[in-house]
Amino acid sequence: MKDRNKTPTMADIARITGVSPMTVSRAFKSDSRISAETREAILKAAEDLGYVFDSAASSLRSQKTDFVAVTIPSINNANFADTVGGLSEVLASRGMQILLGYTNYDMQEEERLIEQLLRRKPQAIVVTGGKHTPRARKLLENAHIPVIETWDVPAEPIGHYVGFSNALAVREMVDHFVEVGYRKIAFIGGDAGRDTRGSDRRHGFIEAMKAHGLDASRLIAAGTPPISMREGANAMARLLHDLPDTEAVICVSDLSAFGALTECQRRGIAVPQRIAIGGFGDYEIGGISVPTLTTINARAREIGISTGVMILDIVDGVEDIGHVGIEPQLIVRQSSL
Amino acid sequence: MKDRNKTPTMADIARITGVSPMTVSRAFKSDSRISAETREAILKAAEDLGYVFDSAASSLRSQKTDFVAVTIPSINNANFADTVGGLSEVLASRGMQILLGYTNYDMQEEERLIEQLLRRKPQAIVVTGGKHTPRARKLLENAHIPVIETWDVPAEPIGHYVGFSNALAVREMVDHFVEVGYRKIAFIGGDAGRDTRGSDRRHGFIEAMKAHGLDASRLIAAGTPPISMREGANAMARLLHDLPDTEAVICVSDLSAFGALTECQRRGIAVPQRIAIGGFGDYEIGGISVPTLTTINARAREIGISTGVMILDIVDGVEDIGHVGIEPQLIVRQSSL
DNA sequence: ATGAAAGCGCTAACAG
DNA sequence: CTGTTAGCGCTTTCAT
Repeated sequence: MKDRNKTPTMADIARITGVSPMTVSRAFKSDSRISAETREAILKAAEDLGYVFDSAASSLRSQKTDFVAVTIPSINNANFADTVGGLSEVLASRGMQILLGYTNYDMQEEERLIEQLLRRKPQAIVVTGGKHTPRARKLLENAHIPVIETWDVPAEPIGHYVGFSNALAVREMVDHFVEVGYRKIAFIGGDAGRDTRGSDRRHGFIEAMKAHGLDASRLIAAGTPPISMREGANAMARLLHDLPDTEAVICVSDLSAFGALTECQRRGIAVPQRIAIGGFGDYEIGGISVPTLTTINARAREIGISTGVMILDIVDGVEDIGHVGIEPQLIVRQSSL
Repeated sequence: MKDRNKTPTMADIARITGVSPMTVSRAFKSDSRISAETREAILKAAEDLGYVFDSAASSLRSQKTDFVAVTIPSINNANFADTVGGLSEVLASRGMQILLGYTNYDMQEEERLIEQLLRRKPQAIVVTGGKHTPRARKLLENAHIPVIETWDVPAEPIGHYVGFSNALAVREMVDHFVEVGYRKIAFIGGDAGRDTRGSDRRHGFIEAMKAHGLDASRLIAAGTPPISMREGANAMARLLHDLPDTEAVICVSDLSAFGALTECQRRGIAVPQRIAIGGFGDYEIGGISVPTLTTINARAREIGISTGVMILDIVDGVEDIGHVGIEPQLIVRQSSL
């Protein structure tokens, strides 16, 4: 196989097989009416030449791409990975690709990312959360493609959304703790203002405590979201020092909850006997730690699947359902009993 | 702002501002010599129209894209996330984007993914590991772009590589265990044949044990890679049952090592007094678990940064260094002392 | 079942 | 500092 100085195009294949470029183009699509022998000859020539389809040219002409843009806060998070996995699987059934970007939990970065992604003219764009910079909002509104916000119930949805109220989900957990008999309950979360899901969870905690007539002021700010295991541990140390009569603590995620648990282990503090712990997200660690962690399963994969189905429905012109409500599920485990 | 039925193009901006399309094009590049007022007028018109740059058209014409294709086994893995993070940061300094795909630890899936990614004509392609299907190899060889294999020292590199020998890294850990005094050492890993880094680690374990004149047959296959915490726990249960005199166990990753640790905790087996544990990857959990886990830091972020620098060097035509060897670092912690 | 012509939106190359 | 011309590789549209 000689290395010609140009990368081969459909025209090259056409020349070799003695057909028109149009026939070559059709041969690569499954639906066309091309004779079996012609197609075979074309595919063989393509293989021999080391031909690679040029999707830029294809989408420029057809004004249609095969991908969906997705922004998530982090590429290293089991919850968002599950959402992307579910979405990816649904879209793959139609040959659509995901164009993934991560915002690092930063709305400015999200704005930059959205602008970049829209330049590729995706069929739809999926973002995490329902809060964005004003310019990001405008970009999304002007994009003239379906916009799906996830992992939240936006105050003012841009278009569609697939999610749940983080505040209400935490309320469920507070209700559980109160029902079991805990009263002096604390919350470990991130510094306010950056991770909006975490902020919503903290607000949900405060509201729920007030609804029970309980003191909602036991709040520990553990650092810039997302809160790491280490930050969870440090926050627990602070909590045990500052508010030693605390009976239970709800953490913004299972990762920080596990960190808090390890701090108790290092100090010989029994969980849940001396202090109960709750997390959020149903990460693998909460199901296997000793003790196991009470948590909330946010149905991350279901969010992705529903989002994918929604996108396909919109593309197909099926009746527009607008949004999908997700029901997070409280999972009671050893750390709160 | 009226919604014209066509999305605006540079030609529209040119018409409105009374310049040629070429001037508009130049105004969007920073390096060009366009008068400040002209540029300002153009940018304002673009903003008003809600113009979005069309990168498909741009890259078709210039035969140049601004992205680098990257395949990683999983989007939910702190090690690979760190590599992508480091790479992304270096590339961003030159306005290059990452086109990310995940293979789910499957070489067939990797092949499909590579084909998809190459259609977008990336400037370079970065893959994880040094083993691929024959067709994937051929696709990479024929792509005529820089190919960088990472996280491995390939037997036959396709082009460049940035990585380390997983086998040698595990040998370091075996040496440590032997030095501390352990002799009956087991290995918990995945079923053979899928995750090549895991296989290499198992081989490294066997070689190292033999080199010390020790029995290298205490091998537990914990399931299809990647091995979860749960599978690590199950494997530890099996190990304790089948080979109860085992003194230490090296796990293919920190996650499985942590799972193994929890199994010991549930059974009241003291770590490291009754059995020592080692992991791999220096995940956050190993630094905070009780006890903390001995592990190997594979310098994931450094792999990404070196890969990025290598790509920029190649693009700039700087002298070609071919490959970068990474030195993983043994981190001795409580679980092996 | 196949072909010819045209053009998607942008920018390289060359002019001035 | 700005404009003109042409064309990247593919697919739409209309023919046959």
